[in-house]
Amino acid sequence: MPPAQRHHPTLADVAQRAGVSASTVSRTMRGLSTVSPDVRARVEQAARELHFVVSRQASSLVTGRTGVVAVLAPTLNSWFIGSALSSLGPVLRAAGLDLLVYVIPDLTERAAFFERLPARRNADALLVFSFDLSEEESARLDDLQMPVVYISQHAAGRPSVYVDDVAGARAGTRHLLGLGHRRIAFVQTTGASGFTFSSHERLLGHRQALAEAGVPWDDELVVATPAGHKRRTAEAVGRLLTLREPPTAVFAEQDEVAVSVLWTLRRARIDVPERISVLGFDDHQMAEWSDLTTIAQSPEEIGRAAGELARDLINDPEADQARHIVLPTRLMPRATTAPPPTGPDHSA
Amino acid sequence: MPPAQRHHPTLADVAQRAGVSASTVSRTMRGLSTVSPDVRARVEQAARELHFVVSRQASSLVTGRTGVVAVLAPTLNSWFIGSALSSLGPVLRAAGLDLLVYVIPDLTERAAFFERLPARRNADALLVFSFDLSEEESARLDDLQMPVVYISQHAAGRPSVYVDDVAGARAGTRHLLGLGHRRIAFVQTTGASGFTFSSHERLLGHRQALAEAGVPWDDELVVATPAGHKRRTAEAVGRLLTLREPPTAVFAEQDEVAVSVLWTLRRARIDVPERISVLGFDDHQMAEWSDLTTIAQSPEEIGRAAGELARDLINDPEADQARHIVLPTRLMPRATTAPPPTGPDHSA
DNA sequence: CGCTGTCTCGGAACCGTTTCCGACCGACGC
DNA sequence: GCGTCGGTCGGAAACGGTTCCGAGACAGCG
Repeated sequence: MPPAQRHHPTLADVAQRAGVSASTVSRTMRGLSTVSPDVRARVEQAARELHFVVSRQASSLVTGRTGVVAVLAPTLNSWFIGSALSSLGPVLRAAGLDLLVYVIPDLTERAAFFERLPARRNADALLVFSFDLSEEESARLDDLQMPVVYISQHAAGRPSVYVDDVAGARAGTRHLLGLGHRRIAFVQTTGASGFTFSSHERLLGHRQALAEAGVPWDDELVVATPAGHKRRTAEAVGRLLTLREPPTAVFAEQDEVAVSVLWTLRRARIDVPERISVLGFDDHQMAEWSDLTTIAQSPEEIGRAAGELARDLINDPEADQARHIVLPTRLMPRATTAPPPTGPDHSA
Repeated sequence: MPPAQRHHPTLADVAQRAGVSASTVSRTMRGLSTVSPDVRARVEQAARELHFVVSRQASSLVTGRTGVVAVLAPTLNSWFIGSALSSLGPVLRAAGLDLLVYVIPDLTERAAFFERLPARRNADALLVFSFDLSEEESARLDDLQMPVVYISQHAAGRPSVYVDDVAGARAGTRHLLGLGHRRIAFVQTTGASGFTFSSHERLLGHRQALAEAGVPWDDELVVATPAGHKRRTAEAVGRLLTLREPPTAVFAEQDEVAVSVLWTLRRARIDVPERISVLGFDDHQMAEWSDLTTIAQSPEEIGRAAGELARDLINDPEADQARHIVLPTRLMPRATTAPPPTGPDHSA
């Protein structure tokens, strides 16, 4: 009995069936031009018949390239990361690269990852979706001997892809100013490890727009709440509404918080946008469902750009290792922003 | 000058530094007991100093195991898939397995995948998240020489993990019946390729519960709409509301549709749950935000179960290759279901 | 007709790890 | 004190590809 079928066919099997040498099969499979048309046809025929596919591990052993791009992400259950990865996949696939995911949900796993750095020899590039890496952790990644691309995080001197948060927030605040608002609240989002970089940038853009319009700054109009925490969000909104001069518009740093603000206001029977306008940032799926005006960023574009950047860095190690790709944002006007109420107006 | 540092350290480098042979380093790294304590300490010390990690590709070449579990998914931008993968990751990681993702968004990519089956030699197991595989495609996966685990899809004679959709839907309809409803509409979800398996099962559970309660079946109360399509959903709801005997409750096969139904009703100024109750299925994030009563399934549990099943099938090829893991659902009572209005009641 | 050059192809070394086998050593029983 | 045996370790052969080098065929050229 032939025990040959128990395992996958190898180069040698194809070579034998096609009546050529293993080297020729190898050349054929990689599409090198130094093989004559008829031999190529014979080899491809044999490979097809045997359902032959090259073993990545064997070829990577000698080429030194794994054909794998690793992704570091805190979770996959995230609108942003999911969308980015979904568009990243086909880009890598077209470049013959596979997508390996390291899910690092908690600090324990995270410590273990950075301790051993298992990606070290098992990928050609690393994409980092953890938005709050410390400088020390980044330094660990630096001696990884492979390109590391940061997404939505500015890493000094390292390649990264992100949207222009400052310009986006500035455009958002300008939109509200243009509608006539002067008392504009800003709701920050606090994560497990404090504010993220985007958080700072978006607040900065907001301040810039106010300054440009000559609207005086008021610390009381800035509050913070964790994402997805209804009670805390309600408290923050309550704080804003009980100000001596309450805001006529609320700019939330993230759509998830903006939607939470919407719910709080609806529950309090405060009409949006008649009495208060609400503006978000991200263009989360929920934003469309809630008809929320927001500043859109495209995780699909970010994913695509990151994939292409990784591909280029792999193919050309001499490429600029510190390239930054900054993507634009776009105002998505929907139903939650309007001119402020024309009631008693205290503006000088 | 020593060019040794240009590439990653190898077993031999560690061996030399520790003054032992490569075999001994290999044994040490794999935790085999046939190495004496002091030698083990020396080797581990050397490995740590050199930041050595074993090359998966080299070891898999000889062991025949890749240490990789591949996942086939139509997208990653999905609440269900994202959650399942997020909990699947740590399970695999604990078993020393890496997670490789094939994102197959469209039919072109799908055809290409099934044509070449690139996972063939490059993974130890495959997890399938595509909920609408044809029998022909499943057959292709059968000759993949590795365990294939189907998620949320019953594949005859093949290992799979899914929730008990029939029981879940039955419990849901019973809940509505218990509240006093007798006219209960059912909203099916149509996907790109028609109804999924879950779709049939959930409708079946609904019918069973009605039959058990002796409530007569009415075809007019079953409508279908694509997920995420506001207009079509509104039309379907409109069709229900204009029936001669309109329903007092709507059971939507998926939360996404249920939420869409909620929006349509709110827009039409129809109070929920006072005039109409709405029940969903899945316990999507949105369900909590919308305070939607629903039948909960846990993608985290499904992911975990699938990961463990894959791990077991890899470690023990003699294991039952057709094991089915059926997970329970749970009724999540929230604010969108209540007894039917006590107005003119035509019930005999 | 011989020499040179190009186009194809085969042979063999090599990538880094695992595994088999055998060698060595000390302890143990008789 | 000698043979045996368990416990450790080193040497070498794989695993399945890629790449370098050289061989052979054949055309072109003088």
